[in-house]
Amino acid sequence: MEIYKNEKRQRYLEEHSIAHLFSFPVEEFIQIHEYQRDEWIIQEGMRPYFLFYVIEGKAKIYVTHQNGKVSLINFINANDYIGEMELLNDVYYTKGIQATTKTICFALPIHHFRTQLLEDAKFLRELTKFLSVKATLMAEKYSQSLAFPLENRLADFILETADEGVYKEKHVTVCDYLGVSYRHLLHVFTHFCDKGYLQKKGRNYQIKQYHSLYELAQVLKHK
Amino acid sequence: MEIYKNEKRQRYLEEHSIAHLFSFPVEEFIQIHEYQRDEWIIQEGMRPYFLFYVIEGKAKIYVTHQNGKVSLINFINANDYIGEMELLNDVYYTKGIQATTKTICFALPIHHFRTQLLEDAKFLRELTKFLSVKATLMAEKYSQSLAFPLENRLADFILETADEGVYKEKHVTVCDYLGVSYRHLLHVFTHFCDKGYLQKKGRNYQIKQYHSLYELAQVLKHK
DNA sequence: TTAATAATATGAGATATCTCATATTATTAT
DNA sequence: ATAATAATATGAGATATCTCATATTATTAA
Repeated sequence: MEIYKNEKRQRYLEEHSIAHLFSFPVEEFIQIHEYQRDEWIIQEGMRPYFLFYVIEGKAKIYVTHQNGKVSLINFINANDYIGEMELLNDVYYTKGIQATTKTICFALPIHHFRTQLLEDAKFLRELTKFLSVKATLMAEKYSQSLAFPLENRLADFILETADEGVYKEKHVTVCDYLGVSYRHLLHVFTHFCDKGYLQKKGRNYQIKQYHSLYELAQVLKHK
Repeated sequence: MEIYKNEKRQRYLEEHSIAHLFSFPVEEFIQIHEYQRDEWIIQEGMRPYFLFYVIEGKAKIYVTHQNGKVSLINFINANDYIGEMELLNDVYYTKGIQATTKTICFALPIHHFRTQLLEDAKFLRELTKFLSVKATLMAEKYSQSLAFPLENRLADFILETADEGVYKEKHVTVCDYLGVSYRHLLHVFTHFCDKGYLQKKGRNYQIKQYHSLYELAQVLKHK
């Protein structure tokens, strides 16, 4: 992890205005952290010292269960908060956050600002919206995971993440995300290829029948 | 649905102070609604006119999927908000909310207060905490549902809801909540009885081996 | 460059869970 | 009180998903 100083720090502060996030001056105390790919921004089970706001990059939220299974709970992108649960709740089991790509965040020391933040309507309004979206997405994913087999959820995921008609995600990540075994994920990929929905290109998959995948994914959506 | 007026309304306002929820006077505009058991407080797909705050009773959040499956997403209890998603988000698929018991709520007309509420730090702070807990619970349920079979999740649910050692929930509700078929739920109940963890008493189940259920449930929890 | 590690791949057999059919028993409405 | 509806109950067979074993191929570190 690298902390930006001086000109570099200044440049980021200027280029990514945070005026819409806080109604009191925080610039002086804000740090700018850069995490490398695969580096842990927060370690599972350890309370973070900072409230983060992601300005560049992608990360993943992980939790490890007692039986050793690992769930990839969600992806984090630019303009997401990290560590807000620990800011708000005194008791909270901290989940692990790992950078997927190089990730740059604003980092605000919690102990120094907690009281002020909890009285700042501007900050709270943004955070509330963020949390409401987060809670909604979680509820949606939850109910979908219970109501539909992998076939539908994978079709949706392929369409969401494909880049110019080509799906390139890593299987190991995706089976943690969709909560199925590696073996079963591969079964369904094979099935999609057999049906002609996808065609394997090395380690990637080319979408051949967009509409078939779309139909499978559509079943997840509301009326 | 009944709207309390005059003395009855006044009594509820006095007995359930809302001073900690808002920093501006709302009493004049607050309605008090009483819903009967099984009545819909919000209908799925229809935007509500009110932000509700539950003061008595219990309710359930439902969503219906395209394939006809119904998910019971969560339970709502006293001191929970209802309709906060619609207050915060312009586009939102409204889930259905049904009273499980007689339920009494404060009801604040959204259109009249939206702007003020979104600038009220006291209100936002409470709501933020509520949402953070909600998002956390959803994430937890989600990851658990993917990582563990019904056996573990049911053991946890039995211990959570049993009343003096007796489990009394309705199977039809529980299979929507735990996201499994009625048939499978019954299989696992039979299994628990065969193992001697539970004993059937009419339509209820008496817990016979608390520690066995506890062990199964414990697997869900973090280290 | 080589060894170690991570990711992909596939088979075989087990288990968790679902669908559908059909009864029986409560509960609710007429 | 009777009929209609909701909830409980159980069997049989199908399918979705898991575990484990074992290879092969990339990627990373020594």
